[in-house]
Amino acid sequence: MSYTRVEPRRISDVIMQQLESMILEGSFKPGQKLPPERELASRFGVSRPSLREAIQKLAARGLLVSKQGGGTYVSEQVGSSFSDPLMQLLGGHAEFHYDLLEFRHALEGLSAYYAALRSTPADKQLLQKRFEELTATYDAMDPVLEAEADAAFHLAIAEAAHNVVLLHTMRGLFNLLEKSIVDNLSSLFERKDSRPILYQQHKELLDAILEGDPERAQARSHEHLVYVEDGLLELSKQETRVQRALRRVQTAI
Amino acid sequence: MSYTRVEPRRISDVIMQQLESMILEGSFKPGQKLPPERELASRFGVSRPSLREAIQKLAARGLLVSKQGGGTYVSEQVGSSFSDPLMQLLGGHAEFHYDLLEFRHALEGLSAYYAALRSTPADKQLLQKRFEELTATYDAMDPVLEAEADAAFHLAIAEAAHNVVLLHTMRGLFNLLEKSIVDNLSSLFERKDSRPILYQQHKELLDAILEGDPERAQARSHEHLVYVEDGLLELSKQETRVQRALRRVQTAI
DNA sequence: TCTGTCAATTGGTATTACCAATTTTGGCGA
DNA sequence: TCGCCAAAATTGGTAATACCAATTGACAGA
Repeated sequence: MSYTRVEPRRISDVIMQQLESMILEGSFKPGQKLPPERELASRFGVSRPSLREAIQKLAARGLLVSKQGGGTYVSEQVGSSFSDPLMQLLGGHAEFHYDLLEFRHALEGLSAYYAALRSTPADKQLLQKRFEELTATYDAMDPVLEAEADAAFHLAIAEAAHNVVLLHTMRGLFNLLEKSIVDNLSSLFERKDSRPILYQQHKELLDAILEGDPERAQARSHEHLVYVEDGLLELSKQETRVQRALRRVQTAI
Repeated sequence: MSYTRVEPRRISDVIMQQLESMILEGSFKPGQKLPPERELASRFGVSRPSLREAIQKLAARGLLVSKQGGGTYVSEQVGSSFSDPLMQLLGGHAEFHYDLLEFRHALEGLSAYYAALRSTPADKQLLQKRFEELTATYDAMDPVLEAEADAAFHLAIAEAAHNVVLLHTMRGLFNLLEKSIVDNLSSLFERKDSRPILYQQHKELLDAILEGDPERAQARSHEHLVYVEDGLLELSKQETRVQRALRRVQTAI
């Protein structure tokens, strides 16, 4: 019979963990402003110094950013599987871009599958809302607005998948892909038939999720991404990959 | 001539950096007790709350450890560094462990699929090598060694998939899951039939990749992960997800 | 010499006040 | 009507003070 030492729980650590959970599960999103310290302290039922200690801890770990007089924000880097220097360095290469799109394609299918399997009534409500916001941008002819609404719709799907790792990875992807999505939409605007097709594809994807059909949702996601990716690719991919693989083996052995 | 914005220096950050320097240069050694907060605050000429903020920041980063009534010590493991806030965050929250495993499961299937589709002769050579290294650890009865060889085999699959984003994400996952894989292998050792099954599963996965059969590779990957994950899960997952989703909508709308 | 109690020390929490930086609002002038 | 500026409000940063909670050390008694 062995005894376990019981570690006393500090208020600041308890609050830190709760804030972490809220960030992870999406209650506070990257870039979002937190309520003011005085209000947060009141909500948690603790003193402001204790609340400050929790915030300082999270700031020291790069999760939060505080600006005097301006508020406290969730760091933009939280979805940062893709924020380290190596990835940023590779970001300028076209072949990396293809890998990114391919990876996104796989994750979107996964998101759609799980969203169809798991979405709650609240998720479905939010998906409807984001779909309406997206289609409302079609009249504006503004690629930036439409890209934002597009990302919001797809991230709502990722949220409805109920896997926080997947969600945050998707967020990181969208951050990285932000500029190319805008560019992509600009060129799609030049194709006169694009918006009815995009509308139809988004609608079918949404319907498959709302009707709880995972395989159909994944298939619709696949079709949509194939359409969006069409025309973006310019590399002879196979030979580039062989060259890279050979390079790697030489290094490792 | 361009001007650079001057960032105001917080007292707590200045002190944090000075304490860091003292630790790094050896004035305070790992395990050593720091002077009491009140005395440190007096020596630095600041208030105790500011001094506490600096200490809490260093504690959050693992450099210091505080014990109520007992003092503040330099951590014994000062060398620990972290690069990825998201992964660090996930590591402290057992409630998301299942999400992590599920995500890994999906990425392993994806890796196996693409590896079967794309592996070069050099890739296949490396996969054979890693497989042999893995099976060579079966006699050693050492979970740490086996976990490393297991990770190396699976990462060789991710490399053979030829998608750098996928590979990088898998690396991050393996770093995070390192301890739980070791624990998992420890408990698998207690099952007398486990190694022949693991050997068989790894062999079938390898064969599917070498023979260029993507669907079979993905299916073998799935079976392997189901076996490995079996017994690791203790949460009632569905209700936890619903609660979190409801909280999100309330915050956002 | 060992054990128990008490005092001192030290980290943790709270309240209050005030300073510093940023944001918002309202008024005035062009 | 719009833009600019000043003042007010808001919000993070710092400090002082008080007190609580946990640990440590010292001393006395058995």
